[in-house]
Amino acid sequence: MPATIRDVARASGVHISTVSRTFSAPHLVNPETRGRVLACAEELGYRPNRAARALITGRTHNIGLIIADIANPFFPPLIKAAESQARQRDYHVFVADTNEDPIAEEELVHALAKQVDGVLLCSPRMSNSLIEQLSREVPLVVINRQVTGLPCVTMDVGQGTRAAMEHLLDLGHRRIALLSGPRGSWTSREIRRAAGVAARSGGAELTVLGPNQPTETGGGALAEQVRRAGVTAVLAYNDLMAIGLIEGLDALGLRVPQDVSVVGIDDITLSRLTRPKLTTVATPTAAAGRTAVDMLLQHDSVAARGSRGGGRSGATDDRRTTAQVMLRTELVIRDSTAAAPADGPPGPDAQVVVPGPHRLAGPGRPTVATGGVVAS
Amino acid sequence: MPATIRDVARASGVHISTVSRTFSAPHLVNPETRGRVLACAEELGYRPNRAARALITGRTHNIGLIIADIANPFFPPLIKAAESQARQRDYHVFVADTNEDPIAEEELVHALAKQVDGVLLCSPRMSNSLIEQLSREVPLVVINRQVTGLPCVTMDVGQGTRAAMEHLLDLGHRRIALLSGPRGSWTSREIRRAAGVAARSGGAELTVLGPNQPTETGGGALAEQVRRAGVTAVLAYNDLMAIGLIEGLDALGLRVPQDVSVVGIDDITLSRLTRPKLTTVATPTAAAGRTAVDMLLQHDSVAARGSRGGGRSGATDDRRTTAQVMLRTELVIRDSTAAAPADGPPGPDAQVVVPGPHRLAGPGRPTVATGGVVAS
DNA sequence: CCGGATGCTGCAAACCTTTGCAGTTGAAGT
DNA sequence: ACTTCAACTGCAAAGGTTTGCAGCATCCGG
Repeated sequence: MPATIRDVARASGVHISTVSRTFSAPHLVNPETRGRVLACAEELGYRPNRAARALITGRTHNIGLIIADIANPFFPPLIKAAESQARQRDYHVFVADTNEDPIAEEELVHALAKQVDGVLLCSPRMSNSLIEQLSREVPLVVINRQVTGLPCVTMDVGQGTRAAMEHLLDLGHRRIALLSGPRGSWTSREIRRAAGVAARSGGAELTVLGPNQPTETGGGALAEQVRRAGVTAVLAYNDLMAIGLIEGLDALGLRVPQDVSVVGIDDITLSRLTRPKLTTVATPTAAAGRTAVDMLLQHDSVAARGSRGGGRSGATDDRRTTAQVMLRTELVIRDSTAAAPADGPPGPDAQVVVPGPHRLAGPGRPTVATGGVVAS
Repeated sequence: MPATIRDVARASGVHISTVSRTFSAPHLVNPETRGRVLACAEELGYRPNRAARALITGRTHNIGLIIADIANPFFPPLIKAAESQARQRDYHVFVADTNEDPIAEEELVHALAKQVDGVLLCSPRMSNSLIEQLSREVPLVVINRQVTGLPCVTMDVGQGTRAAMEHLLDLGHRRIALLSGPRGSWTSREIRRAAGVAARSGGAELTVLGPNQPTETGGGALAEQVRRAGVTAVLAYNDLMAIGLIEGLDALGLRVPQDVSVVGIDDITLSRLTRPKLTTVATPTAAAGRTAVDMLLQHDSVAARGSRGGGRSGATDDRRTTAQVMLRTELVIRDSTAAAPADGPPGPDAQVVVPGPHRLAGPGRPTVATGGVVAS
């Protein structure tokens, strides 16, 4: 039923190749002819079949974006940024969700491989070696992970973590817990390493709890452990866990930030809406999405796969630049952190105090401490 | 570089058609041969090219999902449900975000049309007539809107709104504001209609504010207007606006629910995390996603487009069942609603009172009032 | 020993488009 | 008038797959 290039050719009395060129290389066809073809195409509602085009050009003009969990508010800004960046270059983004499942991740790459020109692998949970292997099947850009030999864009969570720890240390905290993230997360490992170093050099004791589901539920489930650990401050793998933890602590009668300070990572919009507002490390997710698309498309436009004629000639180990970009992070101080309680960490049977005003840092612009570098 | 069906054929010493059948109709090929082919395919890392297959079968095994705004937490559960339902039937979902832009919506449908077997149009902002027109280009299932002649799945927000209004009326509210949603939203119209009826029959005065951006920002911006309207209760188009409004009211010194009661719609997970926890109308978003996929695939498997041989024969106005499904909604009562203040609505210069404990309804399971019907 | 059924495989067309090459036309240059 | 050139257009192959049809053995019943 849908009109094909042949229908348009018939209707406008030209050969199909002329119709094709009318769309893909307009300057090669007589303006008059072009007008007629265009009119007929419009009339018939013709739209070029991208799949058929892809078959011969080797370029689908689609990008795959594989995400661990769309429901995690960390990702949508990244998705939107990637999408709009791609659309500007006449590419479409196909988003797929893996539910934090490494197996689904691999399957998805395979399934997407032939329908897209490249895949953005966001917060992968699978192994580096598998990623490298998959990258031979389809161009890959990895987000939130460093894989040697592959283009990557990461956030400098190391620096962010350092800033957060220093903030906590400045407030007098010496017993700090770290809520780590899901198994397989590169970010989680980075955070842990940086937190460990900062704690040691600050003379603080760091208790690592995890790995955990990176959700509110995952954070909330740790409240009891946090209390038992007797810490005065907590750094969470992400905001969702931090918020869940605050809920959980609240249920246990522990107030944030009076009894326990909590710092998240990501600065999702939600973190501005909870009470207390969350102190957190802001990660430039939108920028990451844009950058990843740029990296993919740049290296992609150079070497179109499956080009015709040339026939299996080289190009298998082209020395692409494989840039590795690391984006700055920022500590955003809000209301979930405060000076360590003078009387030390509250015991399991601590009294619940009358809630005071939440805000410590005033209602103005959030205080910002900056860090991070741009590497290559 | 990627292995094709021809490579496998060569390697296993059979014709390409046999390789093809090994994958698409295994029972037609000798088990021994099949084994050999499979082995070679595995060896070469062959994966059938879905695009090429689509060219001839007319089925891509992809479905498109067009969403107004991925960053709105209302949608991710729907997306995930649709995705997992689709994956169970060996389909992939391509998600696209329109940024609430009707133009982008139309373009996206066109762009997706040839690469998917059908499109799920979620919360469309464009006109019904345009939707009908597009549905001739690619099978469509509409979510959150009723379009005659097209398969639709909607939430019974009318009933939900009724329940919310009754809840408010029961609490003694007689001056109520309605924060409407974005222009072009079917849901917003439904809510407005139902709220109008309920207000009239309950002897309450309803002030409609809008249309608005369906975001926290959109809600927050209305705080001043809400105060000036002198209402004691507000029903918002969605939770995000409700939460934004609560923030805004807070900044104005108005307490929720003591001074003003606020009800949202959607029951996004966020609504359980804010303080006060939001009273809201729960909409079955995941069920909607699943149902929509089912409806698309069912009607899709019956009439495969572009089948070979038959040649332009009929099937243009097949009497498909075009089911219209409406899903139940539920009022979930939490902490953002309370009895109307005895002394009437506070004026613009009301005193700020000392904050009391937020929870009124106790920390147990949320009270649930149910409503809604399943139509067809 | 023959007719036919059965089970498997090969052949080739078709899906829709792009693109190198060659052909046509007309104008410009010499 | 003849070549050269440019501008345009047609031809046909190619890309990877599916599938109706036909061919070939083999096996069974008679």
